[in-house]
Amino acid sequence: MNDTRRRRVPRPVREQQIIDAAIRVFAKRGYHAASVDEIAELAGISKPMIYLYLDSKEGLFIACLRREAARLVAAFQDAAGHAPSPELRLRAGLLAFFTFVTEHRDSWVVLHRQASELSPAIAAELTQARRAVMAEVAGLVRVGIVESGGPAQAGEQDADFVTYALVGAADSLTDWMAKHPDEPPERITLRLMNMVWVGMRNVLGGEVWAPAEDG
Amino acid sequence: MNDTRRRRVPRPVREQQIIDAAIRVFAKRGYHAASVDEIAELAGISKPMIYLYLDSKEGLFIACLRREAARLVAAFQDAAGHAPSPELRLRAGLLAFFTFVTEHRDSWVVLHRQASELSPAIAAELTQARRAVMAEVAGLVRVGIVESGGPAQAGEQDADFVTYALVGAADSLTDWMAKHPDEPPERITLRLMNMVWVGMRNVLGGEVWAPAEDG
DNA sequence: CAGTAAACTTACTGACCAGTAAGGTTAAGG
DNA sequence: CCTTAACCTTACTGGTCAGTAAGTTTACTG
Repeated sequence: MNDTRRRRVPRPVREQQIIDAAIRVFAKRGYHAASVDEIAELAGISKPMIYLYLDSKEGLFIACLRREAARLVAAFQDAAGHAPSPELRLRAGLLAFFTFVTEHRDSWVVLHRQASELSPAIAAELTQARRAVMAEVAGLVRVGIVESGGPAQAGEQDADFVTYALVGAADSLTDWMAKHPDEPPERITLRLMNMVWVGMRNVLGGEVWAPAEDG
Repeated sequence: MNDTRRRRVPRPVREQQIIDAAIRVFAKRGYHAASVDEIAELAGISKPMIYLYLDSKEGLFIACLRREAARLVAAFQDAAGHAPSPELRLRAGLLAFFTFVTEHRDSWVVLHRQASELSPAIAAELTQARRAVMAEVAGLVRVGIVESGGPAQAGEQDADFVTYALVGAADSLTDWMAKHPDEPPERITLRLMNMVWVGMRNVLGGEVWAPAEDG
């Protein structure tokens, strides 16, 4: 039992431990219902340390957001960066996303829109993180549209629309994953690509869904 | 000025006024940050009335949830109930949804997943409402799959998947709407149908998106 | 083995807020 | 007009919790 119960840990390490604990508590209770005391206890530390290192409850939450958002965006970019075509990049990015959510469920819960009841500073942080992801996706979609023969300039608004739909779908499929724990991220990714990419190509290619007026 | 500042309003009317005010405050602040005092003030009434009529803060929130969820589900069902084909029913339902969100933005914000930090009773209520909508959509999707020539039994899990993706997309497009206030619900509905329904048909019809290995 | 700075603690306070006790006021029916 | 019940209020309490003051302990450094 050398340093398993190590007291007196250097600041950078403690900060990460505090953030680890905070993510678990914020995920479980939500921002307002979470108490700093509970986070301190889970981190195995006393409350003033949190205020010394992270300033305030809001500062602590922002630190959680920043760290996990950076991790998620990095996972997406690393995965998407190396594939040769936009389709494959999107596939790789989505796979990285679903894998991240599987492996860091609490982080995802914290990132996943608690925005409504938060202070402007926090809301801005969340918006920032979401925008980064959306921009990434939108870029791929836009290129995909152009390469699929879509109009280069009309793609602007259309790409944005598709991106919102796609991100929202991925978002929601997160819940579907929880109901089907044995379904691997790969299969989910493939299914979603099937739905969205094929549909998108058809839409941009002019194959329009018509109301098919009854008669 | 007959009864514009009517005092002494009968209970059922007051209850609705209280719920109206509560929805606005809950939407603005979120459940925990909202104070009953503020709701009471906005409703033009004193706090004990809320406790007399709605029992508790939680009871008040549940009342909001129930009323607005019922309205949303009703709008969806009324719209979807009369069209002849599943495609048209889904189209009508989505249109009703986007219209509802446009016209009752606060209600939508309240319904729109604050579930994480809520008591079990409230979370159950929200889950209930969401399940009702999902079941409605899933039914349409399932019929649509079968009518599009998909496998009758394999449709079970697939329909669920498509439903999650579709609901999530609609959900997220809600934010897109906020960025494009001049875009009418009709166009949004059409675009989404284009993306999802066409894509879904292709998936079920065996037209699979292939990774298209590079070379 | 000092001296010192970083790491850490106990024990508080002040504000906010859900919920309530105790009673005041007006409409509606006799 | 008088009763009664529905409607409504002022003024409080008790608990929770973010944030802090003041001091203690351990590890590193010369």
